[in-house]
Amino acid sequence: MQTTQSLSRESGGREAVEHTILNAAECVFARHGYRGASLQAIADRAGLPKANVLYYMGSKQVLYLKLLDRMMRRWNAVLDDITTQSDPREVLSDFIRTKMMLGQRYPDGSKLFAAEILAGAPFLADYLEGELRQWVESRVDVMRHWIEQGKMDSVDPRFLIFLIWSSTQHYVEYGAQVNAILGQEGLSEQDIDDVTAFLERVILKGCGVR
Amino acid sequence: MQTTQSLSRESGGREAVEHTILNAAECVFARHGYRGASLQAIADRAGLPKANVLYYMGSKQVLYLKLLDRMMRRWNAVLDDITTQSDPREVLSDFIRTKMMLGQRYPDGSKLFAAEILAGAPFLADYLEGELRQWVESRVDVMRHWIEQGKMDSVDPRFLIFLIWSSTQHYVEYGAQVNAILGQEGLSEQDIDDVTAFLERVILKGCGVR
DNA sequence: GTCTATACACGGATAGAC
DNA sequence: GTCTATCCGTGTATAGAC
Repeated sequence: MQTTQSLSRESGGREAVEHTILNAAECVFARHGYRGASLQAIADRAGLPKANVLYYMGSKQVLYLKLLDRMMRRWNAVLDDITTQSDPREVLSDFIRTKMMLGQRYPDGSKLFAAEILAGAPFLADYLEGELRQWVESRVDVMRHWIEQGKMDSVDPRFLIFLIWSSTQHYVEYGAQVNAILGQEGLSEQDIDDVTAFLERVILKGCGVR
Repeated sequence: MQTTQSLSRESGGREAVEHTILNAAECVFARHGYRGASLQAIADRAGLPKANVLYYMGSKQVLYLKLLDRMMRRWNAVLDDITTQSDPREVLSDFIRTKMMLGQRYPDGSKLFAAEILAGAPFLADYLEGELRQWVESRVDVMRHWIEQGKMDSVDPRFLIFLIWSSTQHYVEYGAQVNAILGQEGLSEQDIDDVTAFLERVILKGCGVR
């Protein structure tokens, strides 16, 4: 990877700049979607001239795809192994907590993903129909086992997954609405804990998880 | 209102044209948000030259505000009277079903609303902090009564409202993802009924509604 | 590597012919 | 009322000075 040149000096070299640009872009794409975002807005937020953004990223589309990919990798890094042997209560609790944590940790990435889906998922169609669908199917199988074993009520596992996704995502994606209604600017750690506890309690009880 | 001219001929006159434009615009704004939407795309979808859109609507912003207003009015026309006397089970069931129905009936309007919130609600801040917040507070009071009377578990009513909003909205806003995962193109009437039944069951049971 | 200047298409909006 | 032509700003992307 081109060790040729001086990547010393400055505040960390190329990688630091790329990181700055990616974060700025994530924020702008999150609010305005792919078409609504402008390179000028991204450059301004990154504190760079517009041309530098293109120099480092190649094009608007490549930049956008990099961000989608980064978000998918964050996602995959966390949402893993559920096995048939696992305790449903523990697994589902963990699922809810992890999803909530991801939203809090990467609010812009989560919103970016939401905007992409809202637009009809033009860049993510393959991911949704392939990787994600398979992920869901494997979890569905596990939950079906749980149901057969009487460990939870007979509910459609796909709907349960959608319920967990939507109810946790809401506090990121609809943050503006949540803040307006709760009358505050952003949720505290305590608020997040309260919401998480509420969701765990209601969803587990609602599905009759023992 | 200018009864002067011939608004005969053609397919219904001015109102019909306005309706066509509004629906086309709703679709484009829903997918791409305020900035990402172009008048050209709206005009194309409506089957009109770009200038006509502006002739009827005045400006992009006015058009957008008309759409937000139309969606708020649809909303208000339906989500009304819950009283302390009402049966919680019936009221919450009705709430879930109505919200689900609104999403199915006005998918573009619902997505448009979602995109506006995602963008930070620049045009809806007043509505959220005023009208909507008051609406929520009044329902919260009712639910607190129910809790005091032992009609349901002691859960935070605000979180319950968010849960109903998010879980129903998901099937509209994340329609692309839901379709990809369920492996079909759009949900059937039966699917919607199934989802609604699932949500009613899980949420009511989860909150211990008697 | 970084920035200014610029090419060229598309954005919203308006003028004016019909 | 309807459409074409056009204004002018902004959009992405590139050329080329430093």
